[in-house]
Amino acid sequence: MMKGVERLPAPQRKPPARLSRGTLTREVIVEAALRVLDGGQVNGLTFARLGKELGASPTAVYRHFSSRGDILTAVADELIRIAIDGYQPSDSWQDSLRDLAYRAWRAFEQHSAAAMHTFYRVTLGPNEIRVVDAILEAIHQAGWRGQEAVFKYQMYSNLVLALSGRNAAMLAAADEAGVTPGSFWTQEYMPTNPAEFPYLWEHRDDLRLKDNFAVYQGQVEALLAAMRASLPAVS
Amino acid sequence: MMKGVERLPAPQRKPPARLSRGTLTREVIVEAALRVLDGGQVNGLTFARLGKELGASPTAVYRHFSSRGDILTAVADELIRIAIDGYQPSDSWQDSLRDLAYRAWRAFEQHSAAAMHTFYRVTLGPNEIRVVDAILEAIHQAGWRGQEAVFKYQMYSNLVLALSGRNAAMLAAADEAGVTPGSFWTQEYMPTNPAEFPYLWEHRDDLRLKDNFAVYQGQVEALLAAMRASLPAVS
DNA sequence: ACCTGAACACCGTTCAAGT
DNA sequence: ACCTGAACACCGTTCAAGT
Repeated sequence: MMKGVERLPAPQRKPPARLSRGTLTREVIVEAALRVLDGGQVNGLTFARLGKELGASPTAVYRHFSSRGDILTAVADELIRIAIDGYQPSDSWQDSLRDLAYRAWRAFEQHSAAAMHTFYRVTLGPNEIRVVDAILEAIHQAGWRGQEAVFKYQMYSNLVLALSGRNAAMLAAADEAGVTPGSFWTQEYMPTNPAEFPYLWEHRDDLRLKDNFAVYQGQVEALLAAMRASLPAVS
Repeated sequence: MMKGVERLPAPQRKPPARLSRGTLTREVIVEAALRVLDGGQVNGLTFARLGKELGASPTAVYRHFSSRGDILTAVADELIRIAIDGYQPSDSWQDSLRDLAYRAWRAFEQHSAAAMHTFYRVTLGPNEIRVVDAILEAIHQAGWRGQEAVFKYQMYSNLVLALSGRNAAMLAAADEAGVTPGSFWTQEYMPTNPAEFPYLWEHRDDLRLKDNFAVYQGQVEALLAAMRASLPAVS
């Protein structure tokens, strides 16, 4: 305690280094929040962790966001940016919609905790505006106009966000529990009388096999087929 | 302070009334948890509130559930029970799947906060078993068998849970913010240069009109149409 | 065997004080 | 104008103590 050794090389111990003026911005905070959410804990986005990630006092963030929910809404828009970064519309409206659908799936899967907390939010942010315009462009290209176009837009975007979002939520939750996502549907599921649930019993083995992306592809194709079937007559 | 009036009618002030032995069960706790979640706060399910709702010490619940997440998984199964209560399979497999799809939508909408926290959970509970068997029954009735039947099952149940769940999450979040769910998509959304986002600009008025259930119906019908189109040949 | 109460580490948010 | 630190009410979970 009194050896004084600590004083020898005068180790330039900086005081906690108060952050200089402009270092904290909404962009910097959102990126840090995304890193924290990617850190593995489903509910890992706390002000304490965010402050540490930024090298700032936890409460400094309140100068730029009004609440935790406000941060998450900005993260939602950032996630859209990641998803559509580099997107180019195709000559085929269907390929455009496929591309956007798979981009959402992949971005949500890569940032599953962030997606879980944001996929039901309307961000009103610049990237949401961009992707809404891009989807409407494809739908316009297919031939729909007015309310009919908006209805198709809603069916499509709603489907993509809901399916990609739930997949992300399941991944994030399984991650937290340290469980392989497909490891439900094992025997535990089947301790019952075979005669009581005959259909479950019949498919007890196949229920384990899951390729969630293949299922998603099937769902997207089902919607596209229905859209093709109700295409407006070419004028 | 010293008036002593309080003592006059000897008001039978019971001591906090320690709960008698068997009053707390998993069923009683799950029902109380659902009431708390229906109470209006999106993240309202706390042990403190749950204890108050039960008239018990908050920590008593730990004798019956291992964690907050464990309670929510049980709530998920209860929500399935509410959804399928009274379900009878139809002669038409498509009507059976429509019925189950709308039941999920309504149950999730009526218990939106509960649905928001549970719709991505695998419960392995008795009611999940029941509904999986019911869906497989309809798919069996349509003619699918084996892995193909399971793939259709996954497309269907996944779609229903994701769409009903995201709708519930949006309702619960809007509820919390005191916002009418459709009140996004107003002018705030459009402060931009019309030329930059032409399709968004063209549909700026229609984007406000939303009938989420009509959209859901369209999505369910799209999947059913795709299923009809890939029906196995009758042997 | 089941319920209670105190305790612990943590969390979102507010606000007066620093620079 | 922006960041910090102390403070407040709350939260999930543990565990020794009651009955």
